[in-house]
Amino acid sequence: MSYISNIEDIKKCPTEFALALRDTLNVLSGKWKLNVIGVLFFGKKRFTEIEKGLEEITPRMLSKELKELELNGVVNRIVTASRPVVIEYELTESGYELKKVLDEMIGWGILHREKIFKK
Amino acid sequence: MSYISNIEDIKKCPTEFALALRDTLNVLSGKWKLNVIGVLFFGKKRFTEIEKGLEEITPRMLSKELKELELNGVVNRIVTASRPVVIEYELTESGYELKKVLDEMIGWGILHREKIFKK
DNA sequence: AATAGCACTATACTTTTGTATAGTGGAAAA
DNA sequence: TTTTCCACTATACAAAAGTATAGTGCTATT
Repeated sequence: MSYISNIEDIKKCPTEFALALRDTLNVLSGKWKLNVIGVLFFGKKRFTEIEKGLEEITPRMLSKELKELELNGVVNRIVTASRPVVIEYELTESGYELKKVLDEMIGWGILHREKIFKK
Repeated sequence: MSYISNIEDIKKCPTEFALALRDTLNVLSGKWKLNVIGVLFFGKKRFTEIEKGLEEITPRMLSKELKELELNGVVNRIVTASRPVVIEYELTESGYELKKVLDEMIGWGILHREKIFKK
């Protein structure tokens, strides 16, 4: 199935597609979101684990990104009521489904690089 | 073909994939790039035509975006040496190939919206 | 009792991104 | 010849995104 199979399709339903596209881009845009999502592809992680996985990120940024990703329905925050409380972050179903999008992006990126070097 | 078929694949070649992913994201990020590319999907256009197609963009921004897209190999700037000179912008092959990426993004966006509304 | 780890928050700052407004230089149309 | 169109550029500014550094409240360990 393809959403933009020809130019007529773009003309027919531009707003819904444009909104969906913008949503997806917003979920991925910024310096850290892709990295945070990347780390969480390996499974659920605690705050400091993600922090260590990304080395240069500040806790302020990580906190901000996780909140946004949660708000966008890409990440779940799981609180385990033990002593002390354990907080973990994991990708939602939607989060895991981003794999297809990222895959297509990687594909384009690799092909595009090849083309540029050939010239 | 899939780049991230399992977690092992991510572990094997993270840097090349990460770079390709970042390249693709950079080509699409920002307020106007997606719109400019969208307009050019309909065929080659002159500066003022794109400007009119996007209504709210300022010439400064359009000029900047077109330069970046050209630099990134997504758009060609074609100069026709008539009197007066006619300048047109068109998508490169790579530019048109973004369709697959955008399509996947639209797909995710639509599915994700549905999921959020169901809850 | 002092120290360390967890999961953050607060404040101030710098950098990047985008906006507003005006202007340029050439050609062509009125 | 004045005005208009085209394809931009220049300058100044505002807003958003990201960084640096320190600190909080809790629990657990030594």
